[in-house]
Formats: sequence, structure tokens, C-alpha cells
Amino acid sequence: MNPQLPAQPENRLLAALPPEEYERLRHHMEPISLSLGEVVNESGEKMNYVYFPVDSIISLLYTMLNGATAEMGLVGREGVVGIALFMGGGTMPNRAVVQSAGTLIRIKAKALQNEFRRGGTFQLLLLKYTQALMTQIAQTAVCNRLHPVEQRLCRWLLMTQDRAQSNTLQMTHEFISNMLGIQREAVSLAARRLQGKGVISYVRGRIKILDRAQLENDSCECYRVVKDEQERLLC
Amino acid sequence: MNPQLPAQPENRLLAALPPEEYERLRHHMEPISLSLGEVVNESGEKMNYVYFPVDSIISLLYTMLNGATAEMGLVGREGVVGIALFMGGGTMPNRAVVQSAGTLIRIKAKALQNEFRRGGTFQLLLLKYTQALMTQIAQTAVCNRLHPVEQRLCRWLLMTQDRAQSNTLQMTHEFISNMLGIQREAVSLAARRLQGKGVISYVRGRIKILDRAQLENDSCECYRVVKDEQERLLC
DNA sequence: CTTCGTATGTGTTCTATCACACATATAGAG
DNA sequence: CTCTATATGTGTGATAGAACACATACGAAG
Repeated sequence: MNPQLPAQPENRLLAALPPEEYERLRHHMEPISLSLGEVVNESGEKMNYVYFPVDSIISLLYTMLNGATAEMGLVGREGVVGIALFMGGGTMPNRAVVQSAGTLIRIKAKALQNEFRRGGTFQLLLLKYTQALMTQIAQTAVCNRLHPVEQRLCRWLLMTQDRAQSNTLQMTHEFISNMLGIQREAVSLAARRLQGKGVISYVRGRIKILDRAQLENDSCECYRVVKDEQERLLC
Repeated sequence: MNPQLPAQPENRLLAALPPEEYERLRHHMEPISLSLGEVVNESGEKMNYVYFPVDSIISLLYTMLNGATAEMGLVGREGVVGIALFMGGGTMPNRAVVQSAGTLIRIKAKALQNEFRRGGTFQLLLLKYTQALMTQIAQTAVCNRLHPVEQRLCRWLLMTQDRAQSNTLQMTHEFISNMLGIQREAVSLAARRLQGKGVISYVRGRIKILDRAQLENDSCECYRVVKDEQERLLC
């Protein structure tokens, strides 16, 4: 169906498949590219595809009735968007938005489910990833409750950089504030403190990570917990 | 292995199994009873059993390095504790504690995994429940960020009452504060306001829900979202 | 009925964050 | 080079909660 799949920066879940399973799925893989802000899936809406990010980042967001938003999870090439399609629910009550433009590989729900039901490596990988995502979401819950803005910002920058291929992130303070569920001014303040320490630098929607080690120091423990758990589960 | 299982208030997941699958698992079910505060599973520790609460409530807690705690999920007879055993990770980085004493049915990891791999109703139910739990955790994340203490307390009381069989809950403000990840005094204040409105009443570790409808009104939207999603998935 | 451990009440101070209201600076279009 | 939309800086209250320090009150055991 699609002759040329991206060569190197493939999605990790797909890359980990044994040849046989990969071959079967290969014919259903369809690369697409999405730009910043595009909605991959609307809250509560039935999905027709499952999406495997290649060099894009997808944010799982929840919007409250009053319009306030907060992120619950972040998905890059280590994962997949559309868990509900194999978990059996079909839909989820949150939105999936492109946070960093790039390509994804999508697979039709039916094809995915067929392969999932075979109970092979594919199923195992998807379930393990789902568990890793749960840990990420759970940690976000606790972190939101117990840690101050600056630490949360550090954590978020680290998570984002892990999923970006670069150390320059294209995003405004305003955007970040919607992800962290805080005021834009609070982001600006925290970012400025980090810039003062030489950890990051930024100008108009372009953030550069200068000192990753220090960023990890300034972050709360949550970053490490999630990262370690992810590596344990997916390597 | 165990001749007499509790008659009526069974665990919902087990109750929903078709006779054949139930029969196979039946021989591996072992009812146990646990008292308040017992640790069903320690963070990061390999589990030997999976636990299906019958008339007990289990709290999924995360403890920070500095000792602060916050709850990420609540499991009653609608669910199961030990998701990592079928999701493939084996362990999870959080603790499971008895929040309300009572009985559970436990099943050895091996037996559970064997039945899970058959890919029948059991697998389907467990995965759907896992999705419902994810929604609960995700909503907790967002709620922790965006809603004030009093609304969160209402939500938590509602969730707890749904899982308790009674409208009297045995728990101190201190205990609740550890679940919500806030100060005990903050719980006392919010509780007193609710008592003033005649929504609840309490004395020394015994909370009575007087006006459930009003409690739902005073709660944030999060309670409904999670509840609706759970009903959609598990009915 | 007393005692004592524990649960809850109450106040004060301190801090982070929100909520507004603007000022300023930058990149890109023309 | 100028203009303009947009991103960021800055200040000033208001408020929710945290932290701490006790006072009180309940209720089970004796």
C-alpha cells in the first residue's frame, strides 16, 4: 500500500516487531504528516486509525467545561495514539493534539485489531506501552498536586525534548501554559529563572535547551520515575 | 480450591464472566480479608497475585521521596488490583493500600495469565477495565491541577461511596488529606463547610453522606466524567 | 466517671499562584 | 524600513493553601 516508509527515525514500537508481524502490518501502514495544533482525535470521538508518531509529538489533553486545559500525557516515537482501539473502549474522553509537527504512521482500526488479537509480540508491546503510559499519567496526577511550577516546567521540557529529535523546541509560553494547566505569566517567570541560570534560552516561541543535566537537577523526581519505568518496559 | 465463595456482593469483573471461563478460574480463586491500612502491593515489588475486591476498597497511592503522598486511583468491586500482571510489566511504581477493610478474591499470577492469554471475555473485560482506570487516573491528574479542595473532596467522597456499600465512611480527615495530597486542616475546613450545608456529617473518623445529590452538585465535573466512562465501558 | 490518645477546631503568618492590566520587544510581511 | 500581530516582561492586588502552633472535644478503656 505504501512503498516507501521513512528509513531511520521509525516508531519504536513498530521497529521492535519481529519480521513476520511487521510484514503483515506493513501493508496497512500509511505515513501521514500533521502540522502543529492539528487534532488527531477529538474527545469521545470514535477513531478510525491508530497513530504511531515517527518524528512528531502528540499531546493528550483534557479540556474542562470552562475551557481550561491540561495535559495528561505526551506521546512520541516510543508510543502510539489510539489505545482505546485495542483496549476495547473505542473512544477516550480526551483530545489528542499535535504538539510538534511531523510524520506519523497510521493503521486502520480493523487491521490493528486483527493483529492485536493474534496475541503475539505486537499485543505484548502495545500492552506494555499502555502500562508505561499509565505510569506517565499517574505521575502527572501526583506531580500536579505536589510540585511547584518551575519543577513541573523542567519535567515537561525534558519529556518534550526526549520526544523531539532536537534541542530546540518550537513553542510559546502561552502554549506551554495550556499544557501545564497554569497561567502564561507563570510559565514566563519560571522560564526566565531557568534562562537566568543558563539552563535554557528562548526567544519568541523558540526554546533552546542549553544544559540538560542541570534541567534534570531542577526537575522534580517525576521525570526520572517515568523515564526509568518506560525504559524498563520498552527495552 | 475454595468451596464457598461469597454469594451476593461479588466482584463485578468476575461476575461478568461467561460460565465456562468462570469455572476455569474458580478453582484458582481464593478469598482473603484485609484490614485498613494493609499494603496489598508495595511500589515496584513483583506481585504474586491479582486481587479482585469484593466489599473492600483499595487505594492506589504514590509516595514521593519526601514522604508526601497522593492517590492516583481507587479500586472497588468494579475492578482489579494488579494490572501489571497482565499488561506485561510485572510491577508498577506505586503502592496499593486497603482504604476500607473487607474481602478480596485473589488469583495467582500464573493462573490469571493463562486465562488472559486465551483472549476470551476475561481478556476483554480486564482490558476495558484498565482503560476505565486510565480515565480515572487521567481525570485525577487534571482535577488536581484545576479544581479547588472542596470540589475535589466531594469528588473523592462520591467515588469512595460508590465503592463502599454504605453511606457511612470510616476515615479521618488526616487519612483523606493523604489521599488528596493536601493538608489535614484543609480537609477539616472543607468538610466543615459541607457539614454546614447539611451535605455530610461527621464525628471522629466517621463520615456520613446525608445529601448525595447535593454532593454531586458541589463536586467538580470530574466525578461524572469518570463515572460515565466506567459505566460505558463495563456495562 | 475519669483518663488519655486521637480527631478536629482555630488562628496567624507566609508563599505560590491567579487575575488583570498594561508595557515592551521581536519577527515577519509589506 | 516600517508596520503589525504576537510573544514576552512587569507590576499590583486578591486568594488559596501550606506551615506551624496550639486549643478543644470526643470516645473507648479502665
